[in-house]
Amino acid sequence: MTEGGGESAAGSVRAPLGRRAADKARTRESLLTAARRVFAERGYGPASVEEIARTAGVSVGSVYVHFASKEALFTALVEEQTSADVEAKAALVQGDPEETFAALDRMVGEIADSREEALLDAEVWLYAVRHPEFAGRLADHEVRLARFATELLSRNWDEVDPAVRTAVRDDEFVVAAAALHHGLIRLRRVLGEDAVPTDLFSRVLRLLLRLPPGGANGAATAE
Amino acid sequence: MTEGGGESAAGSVRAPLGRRAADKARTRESLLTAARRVFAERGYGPASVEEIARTAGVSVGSVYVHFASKEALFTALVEEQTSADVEAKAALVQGDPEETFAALDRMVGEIADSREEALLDAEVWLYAVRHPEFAGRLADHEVRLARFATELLSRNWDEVDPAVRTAVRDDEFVVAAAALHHGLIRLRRVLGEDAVPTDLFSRVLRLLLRLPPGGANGAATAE
DNA sequence: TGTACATCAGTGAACGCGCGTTCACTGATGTAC
DNA sequence: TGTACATCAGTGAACGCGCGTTCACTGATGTAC
Repeated sequence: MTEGGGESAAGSVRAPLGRRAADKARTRESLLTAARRVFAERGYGPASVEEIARTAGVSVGSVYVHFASKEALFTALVEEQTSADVEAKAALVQGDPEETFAALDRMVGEIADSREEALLDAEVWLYAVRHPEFAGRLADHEVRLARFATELLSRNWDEVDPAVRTAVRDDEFVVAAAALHHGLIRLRRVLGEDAVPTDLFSRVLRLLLRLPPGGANGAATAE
Repeated sequence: MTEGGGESAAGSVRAPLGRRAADKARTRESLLTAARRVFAERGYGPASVEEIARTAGVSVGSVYVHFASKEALFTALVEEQTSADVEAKAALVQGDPEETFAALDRMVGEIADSREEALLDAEVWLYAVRHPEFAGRLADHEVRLARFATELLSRNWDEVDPAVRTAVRDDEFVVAAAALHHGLIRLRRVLGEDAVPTDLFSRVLRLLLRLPPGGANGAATAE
């Protein structure tokens, strides 16, 4: 954290300041990365602290230097994951509409095709439903995403076909789109890539908004 | 199972035949019911055989009279659940289109609002993704449902607006609808009932198919 | 119907095992002079 | 720069505990005569 640095530099020594602090931060990152892998693969309950420590290349005791408990490690992981998620999605979606559709399709594909992300996603949802005191945080995240998407959509909402606007509100549209997103990821894992092509997401969205099918750069189908 | 019955009835004794077999079957059912509750609430890993037995009102040892292991109990449960599920959905959807839309909305609401069903759903998905040898069974189930829905849809697929038919095939439409279904259930648990009304499902479907908004009997919104 | 024996669903204490967490200890890094 | 001491990230054996599974036993139900 405290990266400041007034100190007489010592020639060959690489670390400019706080070698100990830098090492500690690196260990913490290793633990979070390992935790993501192990929690995803085994699930929260069956994941063992020993396996997480081994995957990170440290001893069990070290885990407790950084996190108060297995549960604290899990919630810290989710915290990092969700805040990174909002930023990533916001960045993806900033371009023109055609770019945005393509980016959304890529997102569906990447999450569904990454065991780790897809599993952790479901694991976090389950944990939230089972731990009401934690559910609020996931809801906040989901709400923040939805609000962001709604704002984006509402810029052009007036131009959308009136038949659509009378059937659903803009915020409802966003919820439906998010549901479709989650559902496609889930089904793609079960039914396979062929039955659930990633560009189905944008094709259905366009259909819903009564926009013409994707242009040259948008539809990035396989082959 | 074997309910046949050539036997000299014995006055006050209620059971007509196979008292022992009937008791055994009842215990098995109790165990499956308890297992559904406990697996849903705790998750497969953390669920304890002892808690399942206690919930069913029997001893731990009894579980092993009926099932070879905790895992066998779980897969038996899923097997029963999925076959019952196909039948239930098939029955719900047999009526005229208006009835069908209303029934689908009710299904979204019921599953999402039942902790047990929503949790078990996610738990089964996770188990399937983590156990490839089991994934096939869930895929079969999902495929059977999709094929059934596709068949139902294709009866009237020719009457659907051409703009829709050129954008997605009928089986792709079914996948999108199933994804929306799963996604809405998931989001309803996180965002709450108000943000995710159950009739959003049929409203979006109608919008997608370019059908007019629901009739008098269809849209069963709260209040 | 009555009696003697066989079957088997259900019991619960006992088992070996892996878990999350603790804690006395180590040694590299940081600080004071 | 050099020395003595303080700090603290990291170690790993040890702990108490709850788990899935087993098994000798019980007693109600089923069967043979």
